[in-house]
Amino acid sequence: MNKILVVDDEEDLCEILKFNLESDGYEVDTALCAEDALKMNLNQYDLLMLDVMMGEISGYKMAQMVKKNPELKNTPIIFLTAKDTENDKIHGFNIGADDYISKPYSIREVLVRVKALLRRTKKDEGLKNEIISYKSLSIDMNKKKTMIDNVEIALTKKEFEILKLLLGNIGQVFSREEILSRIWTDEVYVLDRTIDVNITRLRKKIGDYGKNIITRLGYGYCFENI
Amino acid sequence: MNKILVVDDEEDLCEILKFNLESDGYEVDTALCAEDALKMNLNQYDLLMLDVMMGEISGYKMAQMVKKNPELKNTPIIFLTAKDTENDKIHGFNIGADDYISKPYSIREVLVRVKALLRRTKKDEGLKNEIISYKSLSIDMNKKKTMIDNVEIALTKKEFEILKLLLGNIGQVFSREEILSRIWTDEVYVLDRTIDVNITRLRKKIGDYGKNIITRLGYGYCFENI
DNA sequence: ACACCCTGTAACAGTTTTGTAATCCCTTTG
DNA sequence: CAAAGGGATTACAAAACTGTTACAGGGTGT
Repeated sequence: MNKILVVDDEEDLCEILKFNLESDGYEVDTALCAEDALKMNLNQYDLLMLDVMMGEISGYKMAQMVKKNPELKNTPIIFLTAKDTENDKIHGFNIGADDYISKPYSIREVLVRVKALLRRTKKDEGLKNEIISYKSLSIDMNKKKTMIDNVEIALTKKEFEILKLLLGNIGQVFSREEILSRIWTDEVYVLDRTIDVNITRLRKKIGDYGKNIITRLGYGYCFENI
Repeated sequence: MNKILVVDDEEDLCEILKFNLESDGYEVDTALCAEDALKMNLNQYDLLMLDVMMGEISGYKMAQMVKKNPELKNTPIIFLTAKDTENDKIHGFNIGADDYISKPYSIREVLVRVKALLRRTKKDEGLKNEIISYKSLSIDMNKKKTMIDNVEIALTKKEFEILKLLLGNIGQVFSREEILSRIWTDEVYVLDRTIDVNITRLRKKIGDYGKNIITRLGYGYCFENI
């Protein structure tokens, strides 16, 4: 099931899009301004549809912010806009828009474009040829492998995802709640304590680097450069 | 270097596109009608740009013919057209267009779209017209044959496609979902577990090399150098 | 119509991963 | 210093995933 976030300050429009996209089988959330949207866990979405003209933060601005986050930079974006000049289109593409739909648009066209875009970006998942590393510890997103001194360390999926999150944001503290919302799917409810257990397991497996995963009492965990 | 084929009956337009695309670093061939284009070796191109309105065979018609050829069905297509109604856009997308540019268009917009599209579809590069091999196992894309120690192994189509995907990206992990979206057509809905069964069959047929197809629990499958 | 191949589905068994609960340990705070 | 609030560990059980086999439907060629 693909999840889509629609951000538009016209509530009616949000509802129309939500209704139509949902009847086409997508799961849709909406936000009325970029500020609200940025507070959400954007990581859960497979596609963002942003209105260009809205509130304090424009769709372009929001897209720029989103693209800076390594966790999100591959999330496709479709801009919705009344502006239809060439310059705007160029601008949208340059900051990473994957498509561009001008109002007034037909719902059918939107549905077709959304479908086409999701089909394309699904395939691209394997293109994120990224390797994050810290000293002799490195993780390869493509191969889903973890290496220490060029020796593979077998991590389970949850362990890998946690390490990826922490290592991709060195120094940043993640609360248990945040880790849960990023790595566990929405439908699953698990205890906070589950994180502890997974952290324990992860620390044990990565040997000395386990010491880099710091517990911030009362806050959560982070990977620190020590 | 990306190769592009432009098919348009307006010679001037062909030349303008060719000139601009070439100065942007692409290699460009042109054809003035679909009939000519279809006689060429289309396999060499990374992108087809088709005018909708031309000669006997329209761009749509040509696209349909191209998409039927399994060797070419992943080649992205951009339609060029003066028609700008909603129905046309829908039509284009349904038969596999990856983008759609209406005349009169600006060159800049074309360049941006071409770039964006090629970036998205680049993954398949290097897989065309080739023989991929790993030790004494090799597959020939043209002949659709699989050889082990110079002896042919009979694989079914699905088995062959899966092996081609995995072998062409050694080390990379492919989720079931990704394998489905790459090898099965969009309209067909099959279970994830179908992949498992096909993997089992494939492993059995390729003997010892079956051990190279590794299951990454929770992620999918990959072909590893062991 | 028959036989054969390809392919998807269902069912069951075997593994691995993951969550929970219980217990122990450490740190902070009054 | 002692109590209280987290956090770390461990073992166990539940859940999730995968491998394999058998079977059925669709298609093709004879």
